[in-house]
Amino acid sequence: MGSQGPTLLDDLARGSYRLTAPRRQVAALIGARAGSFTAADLMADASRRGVRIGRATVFRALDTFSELGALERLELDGGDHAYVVCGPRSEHHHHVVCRSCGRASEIIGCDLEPWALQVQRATGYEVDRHRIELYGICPRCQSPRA
Amino acid sequence: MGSQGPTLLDDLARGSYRLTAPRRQVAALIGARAGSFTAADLMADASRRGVRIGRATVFRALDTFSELGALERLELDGGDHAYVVCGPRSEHHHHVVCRSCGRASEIIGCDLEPWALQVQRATGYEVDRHRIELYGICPRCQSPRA
DNA sequence: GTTTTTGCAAACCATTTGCAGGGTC
DNA sequence: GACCCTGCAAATGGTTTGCAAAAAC
Repeated sequence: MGSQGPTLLDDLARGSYRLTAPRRQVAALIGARAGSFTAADLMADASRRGVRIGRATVFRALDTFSELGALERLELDGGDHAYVVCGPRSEHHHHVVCRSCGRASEIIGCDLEPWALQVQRATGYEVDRHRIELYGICPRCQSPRA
Repeated sequence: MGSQGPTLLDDLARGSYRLTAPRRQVAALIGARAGSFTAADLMADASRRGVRIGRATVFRALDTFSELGALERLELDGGDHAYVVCGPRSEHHHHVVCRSCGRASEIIGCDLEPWALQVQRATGYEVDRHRIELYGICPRCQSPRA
């Protein structure tokens, strides 16, 4: 499941970012993951694999990838963050995150415009930004035989 | 605009929580606010008014009120939190927060079921929880003469 | 009188930053 | 060679916690 590794690196190249070993490692670690993950998860993965990399570097890489639109940063309840990989397309979209295994799927085509308009009419607010995060159970975790 | 003060205290009574002076103060501080606010905001208000109250107490009160459904806790981008007052009714709802003045309005009747079903059909996820926060500009901040 | 709360200060902990050395283009 | 990145360690800052005194019931 390391198929998005290349994508992440491509994104790096797209910007004026340097293709460094640490960034490659972070990309690889992300590619090896199935769903959403935290910075701490990556640090754990790294040390488990014997990959030496600085905490700050991981945070900076995550930040960079997010800026490039390759990752989306979710706000966890506790106040810390999780990340999910976004597909190559940078259209507006949201994610469903599995509360059981952490896997995530993209939801393309956020058909929320009508709803936003309705809200706009009801409240008078000019709605221009929204945060939508869906949580549930993924198909894999629903079936008894995972 | 202190009309929800009583509501907050009522909520306290509803649970098995004690009606203490500090909690009353927090309720009053909240009631005196127009929109969303942070724990730091309340601390500032308190010291401005010469009300002595411990930081921890404010956080604990905010937490208590949130548990009672009297407040909703929003996840700010930075990782810290803001709170908005919820009406007496505890129906499912969301908020629109003004990015300019912080005021917030409730959106009752989250008509998201059809959308959730659509997502469910498309991804296979059994969606059972969602976080929706809308941001925009409130009517008051839209008009030139505030 | 028992149980809950408060307040203070210290602890937490994810995230950020300063800075010198090293890698990339 | 110039500029970007890394890594370490120290700093940050919102939030939480331990604990003894004080208040509520």
